[in-house]
Amino acid sequence: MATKSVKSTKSKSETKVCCGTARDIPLSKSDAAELALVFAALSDPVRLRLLSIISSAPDGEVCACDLVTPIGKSQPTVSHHLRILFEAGLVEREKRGVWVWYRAVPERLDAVASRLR
Amino acid sequence: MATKSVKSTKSKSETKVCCGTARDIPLSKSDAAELALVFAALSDPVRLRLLSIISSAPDGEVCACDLVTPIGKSQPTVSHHLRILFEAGLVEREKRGVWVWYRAVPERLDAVASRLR
DNA sequence: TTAGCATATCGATGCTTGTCAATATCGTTT
DNA sequence: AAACGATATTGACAAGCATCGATATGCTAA
Repeated sequence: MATKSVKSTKSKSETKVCCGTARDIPLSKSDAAELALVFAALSDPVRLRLLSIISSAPDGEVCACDLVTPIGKSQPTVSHHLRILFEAGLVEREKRGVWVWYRAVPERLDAVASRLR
Repeated sequence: MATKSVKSTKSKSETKVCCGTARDIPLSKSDAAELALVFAALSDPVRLRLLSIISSAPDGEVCACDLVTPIGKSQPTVSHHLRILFEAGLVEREKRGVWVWYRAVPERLDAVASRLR
């Protein structure tokens, strides 16, 4: 255990536990586990590129069939990654006929970004 | 291949390739790989809690010796996770005598957060 | 109904990763 | 010098993951 030289600055940590600006309150184990799942979904280059392509689509949505070729992986692999992005809440999907269209969920991205301060 | 019903909205994508606001330009493979490394560092609950504890420290720094007990993992495991956070540029460390003090790197966190839009 | 295409799921495989015990490294103190 | 404590590294193992081929599901057109 290391003890700070002097500085016993009674910083009672002005954290309002409820309904206030809960600043600098360490993550609980369950919160950390939940957050880690989202970051895990973002921790793969293929998924980041998928998300990037989908986010930058002129119409805000992309057909899954248009993702396989630019990604350069097999169709099952792309489908697998899209599934992970979907389950992490980072994209939403809509089936129209034979095709499935994917859209980004910017609120989700903002929420994650704000957790990084 | 799916083709949009109508909507051939000549959106030439006002992306300035150089020196402008490079909006909605899909990530390159190398950029995606680099970003994925940072997210991988954030994709573990233990590392998120470490980062949280360090970030919320009153003095902005925490001795490694004060991290083992609250995390509840073995000392080598905690050391391993701190190493990954360090190599991702998320924390910096300073050795003082026998102890090693860890600080968060908020600029790095901001940079990552901004990549999420 | 049958054929054909888009997408998802399954099963297998090789690689990565989280974890710990044991050990090494390096200050400090006696 | 030797002993001790803090931290990092090593080696090993189990669990998880990315990937693909093969297959299943489901929609549409003939």
